[in-house]
Amino acid sequence: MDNEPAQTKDEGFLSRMALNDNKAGMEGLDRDKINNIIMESSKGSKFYENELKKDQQVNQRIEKMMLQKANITQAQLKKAQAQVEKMTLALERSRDLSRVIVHVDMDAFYAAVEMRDCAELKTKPMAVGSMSMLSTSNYLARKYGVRAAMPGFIAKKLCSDLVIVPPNFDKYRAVSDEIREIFADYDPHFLPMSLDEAYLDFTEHLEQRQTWPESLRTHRYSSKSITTAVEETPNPKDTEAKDEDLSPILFKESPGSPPGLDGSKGANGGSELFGTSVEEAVREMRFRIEQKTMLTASAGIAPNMMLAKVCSDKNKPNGQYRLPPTREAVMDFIQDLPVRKICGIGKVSEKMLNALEITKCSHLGQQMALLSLLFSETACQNFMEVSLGLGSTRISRHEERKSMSIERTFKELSDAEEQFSLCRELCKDLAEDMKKEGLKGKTVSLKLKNVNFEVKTRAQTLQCAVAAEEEIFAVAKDLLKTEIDNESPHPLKLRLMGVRMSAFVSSDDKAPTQKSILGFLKSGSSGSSEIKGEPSYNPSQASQPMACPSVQTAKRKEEVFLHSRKPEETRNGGEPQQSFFQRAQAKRLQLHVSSVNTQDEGCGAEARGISPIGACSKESALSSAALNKTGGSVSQVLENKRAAPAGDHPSTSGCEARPQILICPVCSSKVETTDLNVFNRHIDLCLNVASTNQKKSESESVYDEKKCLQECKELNKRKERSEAEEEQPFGSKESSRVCPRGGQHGGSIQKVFLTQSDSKPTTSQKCQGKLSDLVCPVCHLTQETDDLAVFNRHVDLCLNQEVLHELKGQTTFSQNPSVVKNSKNIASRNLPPKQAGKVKSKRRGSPSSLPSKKSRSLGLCNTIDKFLR
DNA sequence: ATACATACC
DNA sequence: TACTGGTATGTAT
Repeated sequence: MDNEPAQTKDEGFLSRMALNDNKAGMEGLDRDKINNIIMESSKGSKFYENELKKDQQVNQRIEKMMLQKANITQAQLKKAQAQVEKMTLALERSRDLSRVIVHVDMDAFYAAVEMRDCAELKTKPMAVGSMSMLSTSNYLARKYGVRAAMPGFIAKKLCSDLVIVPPNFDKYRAVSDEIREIFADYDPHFLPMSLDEAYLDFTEHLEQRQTWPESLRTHRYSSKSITTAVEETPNPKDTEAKDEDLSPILFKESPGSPPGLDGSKGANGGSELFGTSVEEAVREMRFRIEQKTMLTASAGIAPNMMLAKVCSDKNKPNGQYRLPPTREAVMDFIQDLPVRKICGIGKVSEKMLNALEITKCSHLGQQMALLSLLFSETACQNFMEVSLGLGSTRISRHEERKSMSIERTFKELSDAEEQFSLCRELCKDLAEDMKKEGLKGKTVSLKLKNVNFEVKTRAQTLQCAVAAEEEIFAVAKDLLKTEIDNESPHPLKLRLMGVRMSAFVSSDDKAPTQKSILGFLKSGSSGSSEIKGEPSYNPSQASQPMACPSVQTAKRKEEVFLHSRKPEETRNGGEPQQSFFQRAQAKRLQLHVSSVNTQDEGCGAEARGISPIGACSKESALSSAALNKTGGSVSQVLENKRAAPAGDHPSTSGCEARPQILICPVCSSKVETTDLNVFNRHIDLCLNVASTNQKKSESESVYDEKKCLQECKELNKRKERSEAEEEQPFGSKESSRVCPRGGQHGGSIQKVFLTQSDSKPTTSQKCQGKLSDLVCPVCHLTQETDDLAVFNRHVDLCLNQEVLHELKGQTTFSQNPSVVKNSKNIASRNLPPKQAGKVKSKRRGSPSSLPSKKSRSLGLCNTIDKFLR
C-alpha cells in the first residue's frame, strides 16, 4: 500500500524484517505496534543478525547502482530513451488482448481447510504451521499481523490466543484434487501453481459457452453446503461467527462478487443459473468450488497471466475482479499499481526500484531509459512489459522438472560423523524420490546453512547421470568433506543440510528403447532403420543451439515480441525494433531467435492438447516396464547414455552436442569399444573391483564404505581425456539387450526403477501419503495399492494390452471408459512438475496428457503412429 | 560449470 | 527454544 522510499538504514531494514501488509486481510492494522513486536522478538537472534547483514548487502548494491546512475550522461540517457521508445512500439504492436486468462486462488487455503474440519477453530485466530514457521493464517489472525512465513513464536507474541494447527498435507492435496477437477471443466490445460492456485485460459470455454443451454449453466447447491455446515454445528459460537462475517469459511461477499450467491442461503437443494459472460463463468466456477469443498476462492480475469494474478488479489477473499481487455483499461489499472504487486518483484527489487523513486508501475514506464542503463537486459525486458501491462497470453506447463532436492533444518549439528550420516539420509531420500520419477541427473549439489544462517552451496557435475543413493552420496559426501576440511580444526556448525540433483538427462532420451520395443513387436526386428528414415526428423535441428534453461526463459519473454511481427521469419531476427537489446547483447538475442524457432515447432498444437494422446509418455512407461524387468541402473544408465548421443532427436536438456561414446556406469569412464560384449565385460570387471574395494574400505572408515564408487569416479576423472568412441545410433538392435547381465549385479548397484523394497515412508513431511493414489499411466485408473511391485505388474499388463491393440491397427489410444469416472486422474494428469515433486507417487510413468513442448517428442509420436498404421 | 541471491507458494 | 522446504531462475564469476 504505502511504499515510502527507504530513507534511513533502519527504515530500509524494516522492509526486510517487518510485516508485509501487502496481503489481503491486512488492512488498517497497527503497523507500528506490530513491527515493534516483530523487531523485539527478533533482535539479537542469529537470524536477525544475518538479515541485517543481507540487508547491508542490498544497500551496497543500491549504492553501487546510485553511483552508476550519477555517472550517466544526458547523451546516454537520450540515446537510451530513443531505444526504449522503439522497443515500446514493438511491444505495443505485440499486445494481444484476445485471450481471457483467469487466475484462481483459494482463500487462506490451509487455514480454511482446517477451519472447515474443526468447528472449534472457526471463531479463533489460527494458523497452520508450527512454532517455528507458519504457512498460512486465517483472516482473524491476520488482524493481529499474523501471516504466512512468520515463525509461530513471533505470531504468538502478536496474538497470544493464536491457535497453531500442524499442517495436514494429505488433506490439502485431496481438496486440491477436487478443485482441479472443476478447473479442468473450464480449461483442461490449466496450469496449477500450487495446491491452491492455478491459471486457466477461459477463451475456448467462453466460445462454447455461448451456445450452451441453461441446463448446462445451472448448478445445484450441494446438500452439504456451507450454510448447512455452519448451521449444523452444535457449537453456538459458530452462529456468532457467521453473523460477524468473520467466518473464513463463509467469507463475506467481496465487492466484485456476484449477486445470487449470498441471497440463496436458504436455498438448499435449489440451484443457480449462471450467464454466458466471463464473469458469470468464473462466478460459476467459484460457486462450484464452494459447493464442492465448502471453501471459497478468489479469481482475477484479465487478458494475460501477469494481470490476472494481480486481479485475483484485488477482491480477496471470496471475490473476483475482471480487467476489461482494452488497452485503456489495462493502462489505467497499471497506473497506480505498486511494483511490489507484480509477481517476480520481491522485496529486494522493490527496494532497489524505490531507491530510484519508482514505486508504481507507471514509474517504470517513465523511467525505462534509466532502468535500461542500470539493470540487466532480462530485468529491463520484464520491467518494460510490466509497465505496458503485458504478460503471457498463453498458459503452458513447464514440461520437465529441472531439479529435485531435499533439505532439512535441525538443531545445531557439529559432529562430522553425524553430518555424514545425515547427508547419507538425505541422499537416500532423494534417491527414492528420483526413482519414483525415473530421473537421473548429472549434477549433485550440497547445501549447508550454519548456525549463523549463512548459506553455502557446493556442486559437482558428473560425466553421466546418476540416481542411486550410493552414487549421490559418493559425491555429496566428498563435497561435505571438503567443507569440513576447510573449516578444520573447527567443526561445521550446521543448522541445515540439503542435497539437490539437477542436469537431468531428458526423458526423451529414454525414448529410443521404447521405440525399439515397439519396432520389435511390429516387425520382429529393430525399428532403428525405419525410425531413422522418419521424415519428420530434420537432421539440421541436431546442430541448433538447444534450449538451455536460461535460453528457454529468455525465449518466453521474447516470444510475443518476435512472434507477433513475423512469425514465419523468426530465424532472421535483426529487425530494427529488436536493436535496442540486441546491441547490448547481440549474441544472446541470436540464441533467443533460434530457440523461439525450435520451440514453435512443437509447442502450438501440443500445448493445446492436440497431440496424439500420450504416445510419448506411453513410451516412458514402456521403457520403465522394460527396465523393471530386465535390469537395474546399469542398463538404464546405458540407455540414457546411448540415447542421448544418437542425435536423431536433439535433446532439449543439454546445449552441448553430446559425444557418442560408451560410458561405464560404475567407473564413469569412457570405454573404447563399440562392441557391447566388450563393454559388458568391462562393467563386470568394474563391479567386481567395486565390491572388493567396498569390503576393504568398510574397515577403514565408516563413511568410506562406498569408497569404491568414488574411487571409480576419480579414476574416471583421470581418464577423462581418453578418446571418445563412436556409438551405434539409438534403436539399433543392441539397445534392447544392452547390458544383459546388469541384473546379476544388482547387489552393488541399486535397481533404479520402482522397486518396492524401500517404499517405507520417510520422516520428511513432504512425504506424507506419498504412496497413495498410484495412477496407471496407461489405463489411467487409480490402483488401490501402495506396493510398487504390484503397481508395476499392473502397468506391464496394461502396456501389453495396449501394444497388442495398437498392433491390431488402432492408431489412437482409446482410454479405458471406466477411467472417466475416476476423479483422481484429471488431477494427477494435470500435475505440473512442481506439484509432482510433492505428490510424487502420482507422477510415476508420466501420465499421457502432460504436454511436452519438444518438437522431437511430437516427431516421435508421429513416428509411432506411422509405425502402427 | 559453480556460487550465490531472489522469488514464489 | 524457536525464522521452513521445494523449485526455478537471475547474476556474477
